[in-house]
Amino acid sequence: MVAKRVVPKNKASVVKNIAYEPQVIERKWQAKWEKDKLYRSVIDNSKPKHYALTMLPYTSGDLHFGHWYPMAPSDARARFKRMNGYNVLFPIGFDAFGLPAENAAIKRGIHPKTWTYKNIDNMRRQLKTMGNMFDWSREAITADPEYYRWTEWFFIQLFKQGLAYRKMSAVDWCPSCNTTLAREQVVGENRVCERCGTPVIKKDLEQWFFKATKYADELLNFDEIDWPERVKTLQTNWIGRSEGASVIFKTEAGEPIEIFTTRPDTLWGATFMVFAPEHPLVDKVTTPQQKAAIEAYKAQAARQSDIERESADKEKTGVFTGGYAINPVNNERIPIWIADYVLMSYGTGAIMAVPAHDERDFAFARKYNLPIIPVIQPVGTSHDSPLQAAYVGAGVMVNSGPFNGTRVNTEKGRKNPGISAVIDWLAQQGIGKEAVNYRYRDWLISRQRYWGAPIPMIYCDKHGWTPVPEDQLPVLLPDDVEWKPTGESPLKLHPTWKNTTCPVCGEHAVRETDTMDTFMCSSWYHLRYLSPHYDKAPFDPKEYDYWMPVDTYTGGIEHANMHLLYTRFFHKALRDAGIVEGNEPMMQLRNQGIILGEDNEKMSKSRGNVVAPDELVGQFGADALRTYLMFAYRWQEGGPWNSQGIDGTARWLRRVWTLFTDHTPAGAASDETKKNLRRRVHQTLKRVTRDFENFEFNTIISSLMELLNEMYKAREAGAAGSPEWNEASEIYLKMLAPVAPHIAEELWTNQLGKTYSIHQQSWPKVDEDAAKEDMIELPVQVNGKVRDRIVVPAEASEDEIKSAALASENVKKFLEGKEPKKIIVAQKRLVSVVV
RNA sequence: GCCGAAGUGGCGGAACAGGCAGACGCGCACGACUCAAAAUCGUGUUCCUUCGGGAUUGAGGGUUCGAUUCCCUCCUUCGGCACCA
Repeated sequence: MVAKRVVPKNKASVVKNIAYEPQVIERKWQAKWEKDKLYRSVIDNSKPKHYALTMLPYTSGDLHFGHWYPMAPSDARARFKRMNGYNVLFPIGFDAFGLPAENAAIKRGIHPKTWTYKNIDNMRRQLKTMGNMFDWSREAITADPEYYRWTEWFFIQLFKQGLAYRKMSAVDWCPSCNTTLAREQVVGENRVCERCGTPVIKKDLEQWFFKATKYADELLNFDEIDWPERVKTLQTNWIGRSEGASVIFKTEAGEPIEIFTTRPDTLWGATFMVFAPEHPLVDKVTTPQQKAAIEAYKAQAARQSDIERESADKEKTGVFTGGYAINPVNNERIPIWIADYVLMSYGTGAIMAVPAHDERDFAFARKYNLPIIPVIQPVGTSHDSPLQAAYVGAGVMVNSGPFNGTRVNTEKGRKNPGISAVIDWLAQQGIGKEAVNYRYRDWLISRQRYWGAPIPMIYCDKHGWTPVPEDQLPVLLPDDVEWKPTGESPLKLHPTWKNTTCPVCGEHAVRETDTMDTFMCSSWYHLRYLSPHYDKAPFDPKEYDYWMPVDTYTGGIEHANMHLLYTRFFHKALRDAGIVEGNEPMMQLRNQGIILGEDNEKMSKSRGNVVAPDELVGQFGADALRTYLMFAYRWQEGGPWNSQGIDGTARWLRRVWTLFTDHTPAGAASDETKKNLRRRVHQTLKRVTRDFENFEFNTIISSLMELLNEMYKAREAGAAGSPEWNEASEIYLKMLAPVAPHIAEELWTNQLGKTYSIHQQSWPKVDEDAAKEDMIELPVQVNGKVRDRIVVPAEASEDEIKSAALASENVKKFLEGKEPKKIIVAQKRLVSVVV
């Protein structure tokens, strides 16, 4: 039908057939917006602010779907917020330090700085093709000295707060990246490097740590932030808080040993102790007779990889030390063993073993013939037959001195009456106290690499570690460095760089040659965006006061236990140092899913299933790609790419173009047609507004597609040229503007002839009256099956609806003459007749 | 093993107070236009059917006049943690 309208072969039809050439209009508007500084965000106290942040890209050199998918919809929402009266800040920058730059240097002899900044130039160009409302004047690059000067400064502030310290310990080491890693950066059951996938090994090294565990409890509190449950769960599990008691056991060798247990109620059943093989007390408690066996076991445990050691189904092994401890609750003499199922890295590295009520201890006791004494008896049982398995359920305490008869349930910590009572008693007796243990570890920050922010510390033989004086920051990375994958920091091999003087005594001293984990750089980038060139502090307080905190943060969930946890810790540490305010940096978080290849596998060059956004932009335009990414998936889920799917949104945008460029003469539509059009427009506006708030981009696009179809029909019915038509056109383009900013601007400014720019217009207001239906169609069910539909006025009473329903021929037929028992009119949405 | 998320046509998905299952789009089929193709436009498209209707939201059960939606049991997929004392 529409085609017919275009058919008349007069001159008008030639004029109206302007081709939609996205590449032309997109470039044109991007240039104009930039020239007009349309997206420059300036403090304006007359408006509410909205800080929309999307995770900054790493400078890999090429912009892929992993960037487009989170960024384009985030941009649409930022634009929506802006049209809704907010002064919006939507900044961008580059996470520019890191290993790939150094690898490029090793492999191809390109300086990491050259490689990185060349990549940034390309990515900046690619980012601009997206048409986002980024405020480029606030661009921050973490590898710029004016940026990392403050990364170093923050390190010093944390050091001054007692939150940065050095410790010798067995740390995770990636043999491919040749550096240590934080615990979070070792992933999966094979314990591989998060960056390169190589299995990590343990090394005993002295490294810098941040005391993140100080904030463990606070990090478990999400009351102030609107973050997805998934992320909160991941972080909660990662921190791994467990409640119980710490108890001190004396050893016959003299040194007391503290253990942590979540089951103090089973203390009377502790029949032996187990130390981790690496435990420092092992040598003290070992008797001369057992020494050889113990040494052999220790050596074997040290040889084994963590994966071998930590696999749960492995049969438990251990060796008796010959030494004994005294169970403080009943003064029983219990043997001390070592076994590799006890880990030095959790708790105190030693446990009390209660074989009757712990599966691991049970297996161990069985194997080595150690006594098993039940101290929790299931209620209603009394038999004394030997346990066939550890009993971990509820019951009554037995063989437990003063606590015999005390009830124990399956709750943890203080919620369990048995545990609670024993904790109080231990404290009273002075042999133990309530304790909380975490799986969470302090953040290992040292990296044995060149391309990172130097750790601004100086070591002097006399004065130990001292921070570089703040007026000497930044400690600049030297350019003339040799990159060799030696496992030593390249800065260490530099002939002169590390030599300096001690800030305390002025004598010769050396710089720290390790650099910082790049997650340190990204822990505060949202603050640097506020004033990227400010040189008196990491950020301009005026900008901070206006823009912070981040209102909406978007990015991938893969960083739940890394960046998203680090940045929360960092904020709290800065708060305690008096640098920032509030308890949380980012108030609302939303995670997008992942776009997979067409084969439903992760996109990767080796699989050959990579789709390049650049090519799609060349073929369909940025608007079509943006809208397809919003339309095709639940944004928070993602899914496989479908190369034909983008035709759908490209077609839709062409139809939009056709409708707005085809100057149909005014017709004589009926009042009803016009009223219906207006109703659909306002109903759509209502839905689109709601969906923008909720990050439901797919239904925004489908609503706009539906409305376009309605507009085509209304035009056929002669609505063009009417006030209702003009209102529909305006509202349509305004709703389109956030999702497809270029075509909306072109049609608004050059076709409708409205005031430039559409992106500075206000979001339209819903006219609730116009959105209301006059007549409503209700399905009528008889015994739960839809048998007919009736049309009644929207304001019809329940009784009127009931009689209309019963009057229906089809309903009568299915009633088969029987009297209805009940007629339910449900919220004016459905009539249910029950026989 | 523990914790979390999710299962709806050939495909992506919609249904936002428990109330018409399958909106919107992809694909497909047929038709119009064309010498032809592309583009565009139109019609149809969950399955079965004796054309009355029946079945159907991973499976089974429950609550309800009514369940994709709430409850219970189970299955599958994905993600995280995992000898954590």
